[in-house]
Amino acid sequence: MSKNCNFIEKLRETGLRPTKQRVKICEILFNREKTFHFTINDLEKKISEDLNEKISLATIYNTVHAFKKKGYLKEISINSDKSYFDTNTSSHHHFYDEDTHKLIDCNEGEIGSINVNRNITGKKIKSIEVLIRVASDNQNQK
Amino acid sequence: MSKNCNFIEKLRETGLRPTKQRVKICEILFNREKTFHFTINDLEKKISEDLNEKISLATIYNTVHAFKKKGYLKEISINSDKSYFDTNTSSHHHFYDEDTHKLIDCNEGEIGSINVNRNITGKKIKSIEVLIRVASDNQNQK
DNA sequence: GTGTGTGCAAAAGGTTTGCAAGAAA
DNA sequence: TTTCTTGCAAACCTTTTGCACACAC
Repeated sequence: MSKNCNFIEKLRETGLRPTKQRVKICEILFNREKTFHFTINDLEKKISEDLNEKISLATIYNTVHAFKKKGYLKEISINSDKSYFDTNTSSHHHFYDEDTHKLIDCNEGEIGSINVNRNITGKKIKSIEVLIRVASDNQNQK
Repeated sequence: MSKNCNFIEKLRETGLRPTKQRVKICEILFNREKTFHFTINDLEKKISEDLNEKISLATIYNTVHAFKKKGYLKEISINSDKSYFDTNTSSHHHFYDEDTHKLIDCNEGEIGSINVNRNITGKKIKSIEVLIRVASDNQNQK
């Protein structure tokens, strides 16, 4: 979903009713220059900072899952603590800063293409995800 | 930790008291030909199948974390549902079968080496993890 | 009016914690 | 005897669910 678009139209086009909550979440997620990496908790905080009224947690989960299903968001596997989402839905990889727990997008060319020399019989590759964990130089390995 | 070794000695060497529970878990995890990929739940089931007595869940968590800390196990990020562990602690990548929820090790050479053309200032690369999600050919994308 | 979406609270599922009892050193 | 480990139950945190009410069409 591109920025500065008419979210009401966009939502309707993909079969999602443009409710107040969904439009508001769209604005927070997609009205920005850079990619947004977030957990549900991050998003909840952002919503209550930006808005006077609050949006129920259940609705936030519903909306994020609906957006993921429609392809507006991508989920990223980092650990089993919580789910991370990414507003950049193009195929790309990530650095994960273990000190700050923040994600950094890899731009194209920063990671060479991945050669997979193996087939799993009867299975098709759905995605290839690369996660590069980084941490402060002068810190012991976790 | 290699298979068929004296677990009591090995544990002691790394500063872990060789309790009955830890030795038993070692036997289940490391006395095998192939790599073992498991969740805590898998391990718990395996323990209660193999043993007459049971080992408390808290102890299983304790032990798995202790083993991970000592480098006997590796944790693999797949999703936020639960943690997956791997008895193969060498640097390698994985296929994840979305139909069966099973992991498959990539052998050396099956995935070309990963070129990272970017530095994060003040940060050092701790690990590079590649996860290839696969699913049945004739199944809709999840 | 009909079908969806929202919000609350409760429940679920995986994981962690506190603490008393037990085992290893 | 001292220190570490175990086991249980309770607590925790993220996520999901059930249901009544409200909103979009």
